[in-house]
Amino acid sequence: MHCGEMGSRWGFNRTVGQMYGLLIIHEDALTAIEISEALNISRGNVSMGIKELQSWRLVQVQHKPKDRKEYYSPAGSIWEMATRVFEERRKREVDPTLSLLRDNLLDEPANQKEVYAQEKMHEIHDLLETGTHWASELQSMSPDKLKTLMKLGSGVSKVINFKDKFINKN
Amino acid sequence: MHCGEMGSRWGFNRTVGQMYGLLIIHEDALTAIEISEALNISRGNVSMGIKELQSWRLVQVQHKPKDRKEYYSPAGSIWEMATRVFEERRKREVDPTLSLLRDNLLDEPANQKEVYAQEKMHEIHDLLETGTHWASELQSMSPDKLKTLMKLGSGVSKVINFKDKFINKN
DNA sequence: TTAAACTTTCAGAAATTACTGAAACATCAG
DNA sequence: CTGATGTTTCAGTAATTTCTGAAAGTTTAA
Repeated sequence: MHCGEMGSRWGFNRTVGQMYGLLIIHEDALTAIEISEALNISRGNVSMGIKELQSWRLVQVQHKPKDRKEYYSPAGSIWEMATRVFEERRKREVDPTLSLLRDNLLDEPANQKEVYAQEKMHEIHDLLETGTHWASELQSMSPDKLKTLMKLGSGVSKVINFKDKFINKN
Repeated sequence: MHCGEMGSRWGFNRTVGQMYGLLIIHEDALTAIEISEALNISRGNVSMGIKELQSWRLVQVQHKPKDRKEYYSPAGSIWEMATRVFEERRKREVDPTLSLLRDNLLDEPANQKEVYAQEKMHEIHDLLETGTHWASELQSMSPDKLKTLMKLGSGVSKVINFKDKFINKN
């Protein structure tokens, strides 16, 4: 139920949220009918929801021998779930804006107001660019390394200072 | 217009997105009427939108001498805008889930299924916890340091290795 | 090739969310 | 106080999003 309430904040809708929550919590894979009965939603809605979750690369389909039904379960670990949601949201929330800003910055400003507007857009562009670039670099690190880094927290700045000092000495 | 289309993905609605975009792009502060005319929306809607933006701590109100009108402009730099949106979204998208998970993990599992469910919830809880903790530590760093860190990108892992080696030697 | 067992699609209904405009409320100069 | 000039609120309406269920589509065993 909570996954449903939060669903839209997380980028999908109520039933899709509930469906994913159910799949996560459930050890065995579930059929479409089981999902529709567990959540009291129509069979068609389940089909659409699965499609949506697949577009997020969050569910996988299994087949059992001697059984024509499709069995659904979450794709990947909790960690992978997080990186996928992160990545998909970047694609939907950041990338379009980034490309619009890029286009816009190619135009010549026609007057003083446009000069100011472009300055601001430039700032936003650079920020988003740096952010997404960083995010993708972090994702290319192994989860283990990332965990170390996170545990380090703001202590990271000490390590960086330290490195700088060391390099300067040589 | 783009800010409007993206509005809902960014956590607010179309007109609120447009209003904020307009304020960012515009050098001088704007009155409610100017906003409503520029975007072709009702005066009442502007009032509600401003309220919403204030709840995100994204706009500020100014007054001019000899003038009873309120003048609106973005609160803080682009950088601050980003951290505020980030923070507010965490409050709305992560915190409620975190607290629900915490409550839930206090309950004794009644059967095997609940044991499994709790395990998963535990994983999610820890991940969100680590993530939000890290985010808040990063936010406590100065923007400059953060920029250095971001520029470093995945090179960060080298620095961490370096630290480990150094510590082990002693 | 058929029919049983399942999945997908999609038009329309239901639910939710956003917007308008008029009335209520606030502030202040005279 | 009063009225001019603003802002806020909110009931009703409009727009959008989500959901249903029946029909169409798919797959496979016999």
